[in-house]
Amino acid sequence: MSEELSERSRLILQAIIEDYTSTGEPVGSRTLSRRIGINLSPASVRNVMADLEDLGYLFSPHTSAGRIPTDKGYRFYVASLLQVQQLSREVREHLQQECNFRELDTEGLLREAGRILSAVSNYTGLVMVPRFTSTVFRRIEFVRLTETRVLVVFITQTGIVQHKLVDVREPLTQGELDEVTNYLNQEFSGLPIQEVKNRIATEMAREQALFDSLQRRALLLSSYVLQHDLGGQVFVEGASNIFEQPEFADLSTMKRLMRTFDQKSLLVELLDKAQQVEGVQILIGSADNNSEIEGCSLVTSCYSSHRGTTGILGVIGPTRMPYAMVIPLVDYAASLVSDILNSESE
Amino acid sequence: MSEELSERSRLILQAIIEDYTSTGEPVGSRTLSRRIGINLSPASVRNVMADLEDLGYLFSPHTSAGRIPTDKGYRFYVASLLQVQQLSREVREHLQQECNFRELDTEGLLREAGRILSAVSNYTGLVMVPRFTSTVFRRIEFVRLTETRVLVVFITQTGIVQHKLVDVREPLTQGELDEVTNYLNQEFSGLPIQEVKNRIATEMAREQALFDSLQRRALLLSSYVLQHDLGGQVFVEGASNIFEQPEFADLSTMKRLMRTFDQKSLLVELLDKAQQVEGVQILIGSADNNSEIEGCSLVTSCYSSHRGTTGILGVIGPTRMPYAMVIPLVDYAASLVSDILNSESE
DNA sequence: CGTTGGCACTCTTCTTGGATGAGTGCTAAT
DNA sequence: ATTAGCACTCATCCAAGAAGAGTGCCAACG
Repeated sequence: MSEELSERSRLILQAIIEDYTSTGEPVGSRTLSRRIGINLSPASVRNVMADLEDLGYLFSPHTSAGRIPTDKGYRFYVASLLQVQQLSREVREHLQQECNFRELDTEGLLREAGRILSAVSNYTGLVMVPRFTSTVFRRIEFVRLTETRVLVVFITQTGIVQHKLVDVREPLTQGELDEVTNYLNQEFSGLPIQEVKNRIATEMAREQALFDSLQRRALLLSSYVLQHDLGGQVFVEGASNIFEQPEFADLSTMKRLMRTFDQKSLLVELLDKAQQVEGVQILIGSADNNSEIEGCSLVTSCYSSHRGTTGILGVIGPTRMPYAMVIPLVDYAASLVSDILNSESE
Repeated sequence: MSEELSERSRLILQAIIEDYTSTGEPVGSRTLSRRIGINLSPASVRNVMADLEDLGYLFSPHTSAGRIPTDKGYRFYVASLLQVQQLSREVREHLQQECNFRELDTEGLLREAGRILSAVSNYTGLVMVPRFTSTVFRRIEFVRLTETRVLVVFITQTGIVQHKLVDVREPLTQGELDEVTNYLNQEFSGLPIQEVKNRIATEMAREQALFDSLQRRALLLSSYVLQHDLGGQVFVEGASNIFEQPEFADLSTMKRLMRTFDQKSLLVELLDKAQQVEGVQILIGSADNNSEIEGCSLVTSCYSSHRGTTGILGVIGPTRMPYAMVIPLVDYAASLVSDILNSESE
């Protein structure tokens, strides 16, 4: 199928999308022909619209309603028609002002970023904590809770704290654990987790002989701990904002969405996928078979520190979304978070 | 006003509430008179109902509908009429089975408890992490992120990890921080936070002379950190469950509720208040002027370890709730969590 | 040949009015 | 004290009609 759209078709598609974006109502031919920049009679507009409908960019909910863009229409719009604006001065200032990040630890910073994204966009903010494997090891700490249960606390270079409980076979004293702690911190601090894993593997191979040495137990313990990726934590901020959207007024849609927010696993999956790509990533509608987020779009961007740590943040809202405003917002938020992460660590 | 209800009135009020709880529909006189245990004609029932309405225990949404219990009606029911059942064997077993808590750290345990409460009750689970001031100090750790920014990590006796970023005036090396860490851990480990605060205060008074000693700086730093209560974190699990309730089908109600869940501050306030009381606490309707949770009830119970740490967990759902089932559920969950906390630490 | 005015047609939405039924409150009889 | 009977109220349901928006198509126009 020829994806070549005439100049006129493009103009009209764009006009429809922008109109629909601001009103939420199906757009009719009369409305469009009155629009400045389009000097065509309603009848001509109708012809073009019929073509666009045939091509799958538009559809009409019923015979006597106007047209609504399809997901495909939106994708084309975002890819080819949309002109991303600069972030308006007022939003920018609003952000600067809202951001009293200074007092927050990294987790708080990420949460706050989500909160602000949601407040400014009026949609729901999503932030995923960096996958553990993409981070740099700063410090590890073992705290003995009971004879066989040890609490392991990690701290990454960027100040993210994560923890986990481990069952150890043989009892360890806190003193022994402290030795382990010291050993690991001296040995591995400042290395990327991936690197740490590698070193542990080689060390363990080498230390095969020292069957029960403390060092060996330290390595065992930490390799066990590191093998599970701790990341993938997602903060969902401002879920209730979505209620304001008329397209979600319907109860069953709401239910579906909230359930998705509750479970988070689908979000993690989507964000993980989006994280593969650099720059602002836009996922429109249920691209694959995720009927759970039908009618929704996801605008995301990765944030990262210069040490390689990367996470992702963004906004989820109805597909009918002012992308020209949301895209630079998400972009800006990501760079803001990146900057702060960089300035905070080291 | 005489709060003496005749035996008959009590019987009828109870029948109305139980009927309404299971159907969600206003209860009429005919329905009631057919109910076993009530051998009265509809007309007699109507007389009693009219009295109960005058007393404020019932109301009718309109002339030709049946009666619905008011908040006052529910409160009376819960206080005087309700017979709490034992937790049914199947629910009990279901719980036992769901609880693979062993692998979870304390935070995970609390979250999981909320998730289970929500899954079993079909309402929304709430869990508040113990207020920091009610916990026992286990360990503290200082990690230098930049020259003046230090990440402080606390671990309580029950394995709760909390952290916070601190701006220090004068730069400290990691080595110095380690000394501080050691000093504090040796000195204070195992003491209740309140006790730690007191000791720090007296120590500081004593060390007035040693103006710039490391010890003094350690004390300063930790007193600064301890002065803010870190607790009050609330986990809301299964928010979407509430959507299933017919009484919340209305959009604006949903919006209000979700907003409350989003913000959490009101929840913290309510839970804090409920935490004053021992045992299962039931808050019905907007007792005070919290119109945000109009139509909702909160069933909570404190959990605690024998070291004094206490937090609170419970369920929030519509006032029309099978209290006879929810109350023992919450009670049981609280005792389960308490037991695990006790067995895990020390 | 592209563009446009005209017109019949479709389909939603809103309103109206009547029928139905559940439930009440009151009164008089038991 | 209890109950049967009855008039009354009010929400809900359904059908029919009017209004309005927008389309698709055709014929005319430049």
